[in-house]
Amino acid sequence: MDHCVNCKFRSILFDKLNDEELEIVSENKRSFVVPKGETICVAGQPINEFVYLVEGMVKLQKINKDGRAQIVSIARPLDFVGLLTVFSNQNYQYTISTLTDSRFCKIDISVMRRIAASNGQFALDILKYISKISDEIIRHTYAINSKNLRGRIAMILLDFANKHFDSDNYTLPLSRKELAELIDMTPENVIRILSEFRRDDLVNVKGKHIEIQNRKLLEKIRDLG
Amino acid sequence: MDHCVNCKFRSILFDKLNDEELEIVSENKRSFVVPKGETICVAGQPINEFVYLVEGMVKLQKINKDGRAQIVSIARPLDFVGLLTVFSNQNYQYTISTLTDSRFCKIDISVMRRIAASNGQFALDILKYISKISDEIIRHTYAINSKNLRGRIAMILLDFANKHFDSDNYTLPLSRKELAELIDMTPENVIRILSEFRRDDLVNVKGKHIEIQNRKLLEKIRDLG
DNA sequence: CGCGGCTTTGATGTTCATCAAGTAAAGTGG
DNA sequence: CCACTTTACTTGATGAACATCAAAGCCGCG
Repeated sequence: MDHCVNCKFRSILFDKLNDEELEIVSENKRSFVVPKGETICVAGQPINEFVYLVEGMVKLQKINKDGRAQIVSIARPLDFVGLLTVFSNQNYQYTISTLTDSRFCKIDISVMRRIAASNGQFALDILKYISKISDEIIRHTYAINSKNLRGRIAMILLDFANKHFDSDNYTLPLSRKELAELIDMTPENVIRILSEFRRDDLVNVKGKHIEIQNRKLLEKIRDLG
Repeated sequence: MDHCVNCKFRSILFDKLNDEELEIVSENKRSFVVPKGETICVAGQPINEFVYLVEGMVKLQKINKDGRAQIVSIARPLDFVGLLTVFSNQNYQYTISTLTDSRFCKIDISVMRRIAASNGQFALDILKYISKISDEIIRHTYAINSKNLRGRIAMILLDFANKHFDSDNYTLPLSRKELAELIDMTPENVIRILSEFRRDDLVNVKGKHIEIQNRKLLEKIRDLG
């Protein structure tokens, strides 16, 4: 049942593996569950395993010298959490923590390397994903930085609706402070602008519950901000 | 003479190729020279070739909707210019232009793919570089954004000295406007702060010529800014 | 010579961070 | 279940950092 052959993610990354290789992965992988709010790995720690998210939601963050956290990315299943740094660095670049109860699989990194070295198609698939994830992080970072505060809030609210929840009605898995860390502003201003959006009937905000009321205008604010 | 076997870059990326594969690369590659100020490729264009810089210096930039340019990275030889997007996207993500007279080699992208697919070690080497370049771009972007304007200027002056010219005495290949695009500020403020640094005998600035006079203090401004 | 682009400096205005203080919510121990 | 503490959230007032605007000097080029 939890054999990799039946895994719904097989087609995403492990499609090019033959039966024998898949068997090696299956024998070496371990599945584990982590409750909300826990830290999976810490920036600077050595990487021994290739970890990826099967269910749930996590944040990748880095801590500044002055102690302030910055969230680099929110990852969902298929986003292959550790992927980005796994092949260039010996150590994790980012600290990864769960935002919701989550399930992971991990495989010894040397197993992955060995298979990739002997199976170029598999390596190319990994390559494709690394490039894609990197591109997206870079694009996201530049998008955030080129917008004013209102535009950032509008963007992130729409992003959650579009990419994560597929609905204009959802519950944020982030605190106001974490929202601020994700879009590079202060918690005070996150709150201020959310209140403003509520006053203007753009978004119905009740604590962490979000309901987008005027999508058109919100998109305009995102695009013009 | 211009056979890839003798290329000084062979050991960087093409080290894992066997003689036959190297011969294929050598037969398919073309070397070409581009003068300063020319554009190599434009964001959005389809990628047909794997291009890398042999000599010179280039900038990777993207253009905002509102027409403002942002420089994502300055690349030197060994930085494998197009690498980042080549394997995830059909189209270039960034516009690449020469900052100095430059020499490139290009190879049909399908040749690269074919060799990578059959040579996992080679694919892993590419993987390693993509990860490294991505990490550096992300790190650089976050470093810039977490600093005040003085800190950004100090950082970029030191970066050029350390990474690009290996000397505290060099000539910038960028205009004030391009400097501004690289570290996300206005040309006016770039100039203002450079003038300030000159007044304080931190840096001797004469047009594009830079001479770092007080490295210790400059590093302090970078690290505390 | 004169035009246009790059550079420089000063004056002004806006955006946003910081500070402060108060309210709600959530966890803790009796 | 209730006092208590702590943490998250919210709003307003202030100030600093930075962008924008304006104008002048410089330089290369036709």
